[in-house]
Amino acid sequence: MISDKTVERLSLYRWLLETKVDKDTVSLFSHQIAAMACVSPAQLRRDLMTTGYSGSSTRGYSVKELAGSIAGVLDGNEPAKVALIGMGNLGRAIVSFLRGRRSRLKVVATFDTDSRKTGRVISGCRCYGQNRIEEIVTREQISVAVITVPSDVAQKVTDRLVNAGVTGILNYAPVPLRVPERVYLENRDVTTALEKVAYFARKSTEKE
Amino acid sequence: MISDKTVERLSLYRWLLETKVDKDTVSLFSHQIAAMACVSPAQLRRDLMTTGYSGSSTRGYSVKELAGSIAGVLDGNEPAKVALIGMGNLGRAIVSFLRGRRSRLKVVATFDTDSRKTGRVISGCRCYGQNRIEEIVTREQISVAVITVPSDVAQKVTDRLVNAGVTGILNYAPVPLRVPERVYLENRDVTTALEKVAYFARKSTEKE
DNA sequence: ATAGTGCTGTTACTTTTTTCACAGTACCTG
DNA sequence: CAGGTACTGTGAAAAAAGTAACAGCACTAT
Ligand SMILES: NC(=O)c1ccc[n+]([C@@H]2O[C@H](COP(=O)([O-])OP(=O)(O)OC[C@H]3O[C@@H](n4cnc5c(N)ncnc54)[C@H](O)[C@@H]3O)[C@@H](O)[C@H]2O)c1
Ligand SMILES: NC(=O)c1ccc[n+]([C@@H]2O[C@H](COP(=O)([O-])OP(=O)(O)OC[C@H]3O[C@@H](n4cnc5c(N)ncnc54)[C@H](O)[C@@H]3O)[C@@H](O)[C@H]2O)c1
Repeated sequence: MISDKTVERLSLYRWLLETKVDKDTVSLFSHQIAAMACVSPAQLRRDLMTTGYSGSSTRGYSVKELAGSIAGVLDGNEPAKVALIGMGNLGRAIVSFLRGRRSRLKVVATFDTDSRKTGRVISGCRCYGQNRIEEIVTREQISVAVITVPSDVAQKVTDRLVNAGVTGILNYAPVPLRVPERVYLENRDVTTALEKVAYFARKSTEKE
Repeated sequence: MISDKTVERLSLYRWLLETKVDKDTVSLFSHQIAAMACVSPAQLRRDLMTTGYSGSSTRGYSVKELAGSIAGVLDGNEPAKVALIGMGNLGRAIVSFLRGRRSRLKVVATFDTDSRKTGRVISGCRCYGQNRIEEIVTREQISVAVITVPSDVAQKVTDRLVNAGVTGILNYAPVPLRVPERVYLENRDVTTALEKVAYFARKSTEKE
């Protein structure tokens, strides 16, 4: 099983290869990719071991083949289907952002309680009533959910999603959610992140 | 020096103590706080060691004193000043969210290029022209910046912020930014996070 | 009082993650 | 074709993060 951190970096490498490399660059050395990703060359090579792909000592890694190899690890056979719950400020921003990038992740449904939002297509994606979560998640076989509802309903929404078969959750509500063992949960609380940054920012200025 | 992860958890503990505990609960045991935070009691106690605060073996930790003790570690003497650059969908969502919570972090200025946004007060915070970044960051002694500009200008904006004295950056643009050693950088790329969640979601369903 | 209880603080250990360092390899050069 | 070069892949070492275990304490109950 590939680790957390490695998966994250693989995703970054692929993105760099696909978007930040000249069309006419056919291959790169570990230190070049590592520099773009701000990691050490050793780290990069170690990460790539998990994909099974081998570069050549004289040419480095074929950009195209490497990207394909990473895709082989990260992606399933068909794009993962994603639902987003809570089309507020944040929810809309995320959906419209994800629409912009073509991606192996498809946001196929969004949900809200607000009747001004439901039944319409917002930011390019159909918004359903919150009561239809189970129905649509099950029907569409949605495996990943993004939670951008107010924090007091986040746990309830989560429980329903998990029940309906979701196995991965990206949570933006600032509460630690409780999920069963088998469900992968990633929290993205802004406040925590900012407090962390502020702490180290302060330490950095204090040092001088 | 306290680690990355520990700081993050301390921030979470404090938040739990301040918002998720009954007014009449005066003290809690490590396992109670740990359960709320979804960490092991040992982890919690270990984290608290860094604050120097000691609980009692029979009463546990005083909610109030512990929160104060964490604050002593995380916060400086006065609230850190924060700037946000790029008042687009995401930027506005974040600013209005931060306004909502009273906090030791004060968003004191936002910046944009769009003349429909500059010069006005948006989501409760003054929005300045992007050309005044250096002036205002220096004058207000802003130490933390949140970057929500399009990714092609993110590096340029970052360089200017760093130059003006910012020492902590929370980056939402999906590019790995380059900053000097002394500046703390935290990236919050949605795509990477989602791909990671999707990967583990798939692994979790495949296992069965 | 005294034995018993159930917690904390901390040390020692385990696991995970990162870095180091170098043998092995493919090419280039003269 | 021998020697040199600059890379890769990977085992081994180091560092970081997390877990377990337990001595010692503060209290309670008898
Ligand atoms: N704005 C941010 O940048 C930001 C940052 C971090 C975290 N958050 C968190 O993300 C969440 C959303 O933030 P926001 O600024 O978009 O708030 P918002 O109020 O604009 O959006 C919340 C949306 O969720 C919908 N909703 C409410 N209950 C629902 C339910 N049971 N099912 C489905 N939808 C429901 C509401 O109708 C609304 O559209 C909040 O928990 C907030 O704390 C926001
Ligand atoms: N929308 C999301 O949820 C989301 C998620 C992840 C990452 N991002 C990234 O965050 C950034 C912003 O996303 P968004 O959806 O808010 O886009 P947006 O286009 O709505 O907002 C960008 C804002 O930045 C301003 N801007 C442009 N150049 C600037 C400059 N040099 N200085 C100051 N301001 C400038 C623009 O005027 C605009 O208001 C993008 O990089 C996007 O990729 C967005």
